[in-house]
Amino acid sequence: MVTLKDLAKELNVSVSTVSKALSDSHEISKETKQKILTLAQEKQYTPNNIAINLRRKETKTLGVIIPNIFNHFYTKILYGIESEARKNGYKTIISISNETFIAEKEGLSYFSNGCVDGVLMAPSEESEMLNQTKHILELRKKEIPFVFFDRYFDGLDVDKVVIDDYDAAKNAIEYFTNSGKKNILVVSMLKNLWIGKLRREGALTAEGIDIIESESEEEIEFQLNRKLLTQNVDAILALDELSGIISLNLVRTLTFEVPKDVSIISFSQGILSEYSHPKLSTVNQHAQLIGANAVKLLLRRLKNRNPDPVTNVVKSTLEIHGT
Amino acid sequence: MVTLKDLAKELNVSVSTVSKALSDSHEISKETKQKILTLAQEKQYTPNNIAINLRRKETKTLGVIIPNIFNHFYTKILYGIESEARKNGYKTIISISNETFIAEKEGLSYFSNGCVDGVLMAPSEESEMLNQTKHILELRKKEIPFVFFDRYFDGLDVDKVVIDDYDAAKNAIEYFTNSGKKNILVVSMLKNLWIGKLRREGALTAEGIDIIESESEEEIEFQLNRKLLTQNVDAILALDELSGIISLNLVRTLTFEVPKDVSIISFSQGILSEYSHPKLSTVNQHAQLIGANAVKLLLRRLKNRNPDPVTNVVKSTLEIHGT
DNA sequence: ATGAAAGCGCTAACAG
DNA sequence: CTGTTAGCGCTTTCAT
Repeated sequence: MVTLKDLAKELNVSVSTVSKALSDSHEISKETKQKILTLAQEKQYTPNNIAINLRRKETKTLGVIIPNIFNHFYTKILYGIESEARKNGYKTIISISNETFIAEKEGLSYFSNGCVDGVLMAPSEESEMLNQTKHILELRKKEIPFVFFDRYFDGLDVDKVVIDDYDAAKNAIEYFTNSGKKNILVVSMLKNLWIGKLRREGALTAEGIDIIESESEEEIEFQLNRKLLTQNVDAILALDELSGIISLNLVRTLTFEVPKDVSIISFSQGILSEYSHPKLSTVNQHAQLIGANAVKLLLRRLKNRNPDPVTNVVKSTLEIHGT
Repeated sequence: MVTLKDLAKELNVSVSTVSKALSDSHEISKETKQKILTLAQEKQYTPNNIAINLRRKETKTLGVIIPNIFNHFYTKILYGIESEARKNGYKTIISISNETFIAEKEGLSYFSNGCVDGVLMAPSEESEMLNQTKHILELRKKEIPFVFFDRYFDGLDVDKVVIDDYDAAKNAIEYFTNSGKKNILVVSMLKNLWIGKLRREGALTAEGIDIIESESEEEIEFQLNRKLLTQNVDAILALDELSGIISLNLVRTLTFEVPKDVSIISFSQGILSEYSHPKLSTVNQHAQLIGANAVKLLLRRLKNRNPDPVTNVVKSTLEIHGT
């Protein structure tokens, strides 16, 4: 590795001269600059970021804690985060919690050791269920700025970017009733999550709506099968993508016609529904925007250490395709 | 931020004593250790990683360059990388190239500034097509260890983890012929990629195999439609997951029965094929293992700076489901 | 216009 | 057992 010192020695100048020359300081004469620049080029000098970080006490790096990298929704958010961060000269370092409290805590503790300027996170299912917030409060004690996206702890006064889950579900149901649907069934695998609760409440605002909730695919299929065979269901609102796909496949297997006999709308992360056959009608969640907005909120907090906490709501949109 | 200095001052000892005490050195007396540990706990001292990195000249961080984060295959690899890295006490920092040469180059240049100990990468489609290797050679010049996964530049003598693309395709074709299939069609959207070439060659080893290749979904659909209507096709081998899904959907739309009339096997990244209806038969690529192996190769190179370059082949397996 | 020196937070060789 | 000192690579103030 070539250092400032190396260049300085070779040219018989001081380290500070080299440093200044490379940052194009007006204090340095044109000739010296030229000489130094040329040698730097030749020797392929690149500044050591770690040393710079240590000096500046900032890393231009954002830490991201993501619960599940196999979920296309989070992947899209990650993409939004990475793009927005890069656009602002920040890098992104990720830690995957696998929906567990322990991995989340480890990731956070790693991030709090000075390697990132701030943290973006969606809490794991486990932390949410246990309502574990100690590790979050430690972050705050260390004065490391952070923002939540998608999920959050109710009661914690922090920056967050969320989806209009309640309204989105309500709107989907309204769409159904406006289309003359009478027997709407809600299907959900998000029983235990806060966002699942919000969506459910939004959906059940209307009267006489039936619901199936479970965390197991088999259970969902079993119950759905029974309902479809014994009751008149003419519309299904799936509160998550998997439920949507399962519903679609089952409905078609039972030889109902989609969307003529049964219409389906699903909350969606995109990839499964996009290539389903027929293409699922979805509540589209604009995940990328969520990521970008989260970064914006964090950078704002990085500039001005103590702005009032903000909740940014990213509106989802109803996209009617083939179901 | 609490530093060693702070603790030292408060206890009227030297910084080095504190440092040694915290690393449980035998040079320090029990009482002093106790005192220091207690205060450290109380003040919530955590070592500053950046300073440690600067001293040690290592970061315990691996850089990953991934071409496309929306591709489930790469996501799985990423998961494998992150898990294996974490298991060995390394963190993971990612940069997404979006299949462009320029983003890949930027990512690499960022990584070469001292923030990672080594780099794992799959080159972008663009770099591969342009056969751009300058940026890679610069990494090498800077003596930053790196390994390729999935894709690589032919001719570059480096560590890499790859799939047995050629054999996997050949095996799938053999499976078809052994099942009595006579009119096999190969469908591919990987026309320009090295791995696409390998798979194609593997598939076309057998006699009389027809092939459709294009990068556009529309073109694939158009040609496939024509073939299915005008020729007798009783088996389709899709060289990538998207081709597989498109084929499945089209075949069913044309009311052929799957797998009775037309059997389909697809190279797969998992998520689309898993929830397709019926479930696609796949050439499963064990992406997670690829990631883990890549990390192992890199760590080996980190320990012993100049081992001979190794090519690790991860075998794929044929998984017959409903198509 | 250039250089000397201090310091970011930490570790480690060496002295006492 | 504890402290002093030097140094990782860089920036920045203050002399010169």
